[in-house]
Amino acid sequence: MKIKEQVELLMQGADFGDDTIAETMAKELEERLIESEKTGKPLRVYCGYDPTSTDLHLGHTVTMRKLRQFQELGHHVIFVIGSFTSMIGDPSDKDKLRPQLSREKVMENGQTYAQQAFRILDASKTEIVYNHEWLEKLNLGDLVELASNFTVQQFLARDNFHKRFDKNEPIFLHEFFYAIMQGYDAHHLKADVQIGGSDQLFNILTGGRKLMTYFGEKPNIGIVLGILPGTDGEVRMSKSLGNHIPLNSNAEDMYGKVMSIPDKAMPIYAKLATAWTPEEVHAFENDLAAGTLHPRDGKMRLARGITSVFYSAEEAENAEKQFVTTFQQGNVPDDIPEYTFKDDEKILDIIVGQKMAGSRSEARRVIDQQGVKLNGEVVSDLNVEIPDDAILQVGKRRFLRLKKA
RNA sequence: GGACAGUUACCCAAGUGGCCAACGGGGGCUGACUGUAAAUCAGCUGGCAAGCGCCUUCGGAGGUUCGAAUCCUUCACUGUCCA
Repeated sequence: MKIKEQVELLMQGADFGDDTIAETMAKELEERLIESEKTGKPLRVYCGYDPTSTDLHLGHTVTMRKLRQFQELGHHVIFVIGSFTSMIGDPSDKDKLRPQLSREKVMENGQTYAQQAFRILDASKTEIVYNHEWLEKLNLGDLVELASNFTVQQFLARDNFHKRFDKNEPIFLHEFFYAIMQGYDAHHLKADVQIGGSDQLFNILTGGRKLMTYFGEKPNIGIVLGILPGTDGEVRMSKSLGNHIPLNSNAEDMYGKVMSIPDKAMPIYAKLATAWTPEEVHAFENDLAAGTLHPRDGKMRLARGITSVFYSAEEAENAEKQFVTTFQQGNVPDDIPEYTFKDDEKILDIIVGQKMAGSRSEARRVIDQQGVKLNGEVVSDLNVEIPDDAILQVGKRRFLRLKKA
């Protein structure tokens, strides 16, 4: 692949919020790629993760995909687990402090984090490091020295601090350290490239580049990626907002969840969550805009593309088939759980007992709303005779095969 | 250390003695429609019995009252400010 093409691929999905920075970064990246090719020395590329959760979702994988691209181009990838920094809590994009985690919890989370990351990254080519190993050793004198590179104004210029300052909300001193520590990571790792979400712009540019310059090193190149919106298509994907697509969902679920995103979110998903090349992404966007690609078909292609990042092509194809039968044609899916009911069990008992509804009241409500079907017939009588070998359907997606004991 | 504000259902938020299982919004669920689980529209959204009804919930614990989420006491927590 030509260097120009590499730059385009690696910058795909980047969002600096400022064209000048984007150009500078692309230019520096190009220079460094040329240099790397000449010297035969792979670039050192890193991204830090604060393992505050253990349940990763699609949004977490955006930076991992980027690392993977570097890996495929033969560069050295360093997966930094913020075992120290996450105990501080990153103030990025938060109006409140993050809870501070214990070391044990962080180490534990870090493990599961890395494991899930290897569904995207090549484990044999990934170096995993924990930043407490070097950050813990710094003493107060070191910190003062590092801190003397920064002014309070620089921090206050940052939007998120600025807003809190204006609103009279507390900004704790230790929050300032976060960017400094992240910058020290970059210095310690001798990083050429640092990957992060757009909420990391400040940390990467102000923290990393400034400190590396201070240490007389070439400042690392930041690749700041756009934020993947959740299934609502509006705000960033997050588990607490309930708009996430978990990595540990099965292929069918993942496919279906992608299908549920609004049309307008398709391009950004294509850029950030698929393994498509820049040409493929462009073609996708253009065809959608031109109307030559039907939005539904486009979304199906997208859902398949994303699912196949985590599952085999066959599994993704199968998920698509399931989706078409169940949702587009309204048929009963192939694989449905089976339950053997006893003679004295009423329909309500089965629905609640098999967790197809949260409570008896809820089950009654769904029946009232004509949402319960037995062999395709709407159930209106709570005492219906349940035939042997029947299909019970609650709502659109809950199915159960019933057998008589 | 002091002053003030707050704590309501999954989340946000109204309610300041009875009409409160508690307005409204979000989310979720169901139905209609469609191009999909999108958008839109309609309904539902504490539990049990489904007949009136009963039980649990408004930070915790006490109290006042025929009656409290609403008043009092106390405790806990959260937030802002002052030095």
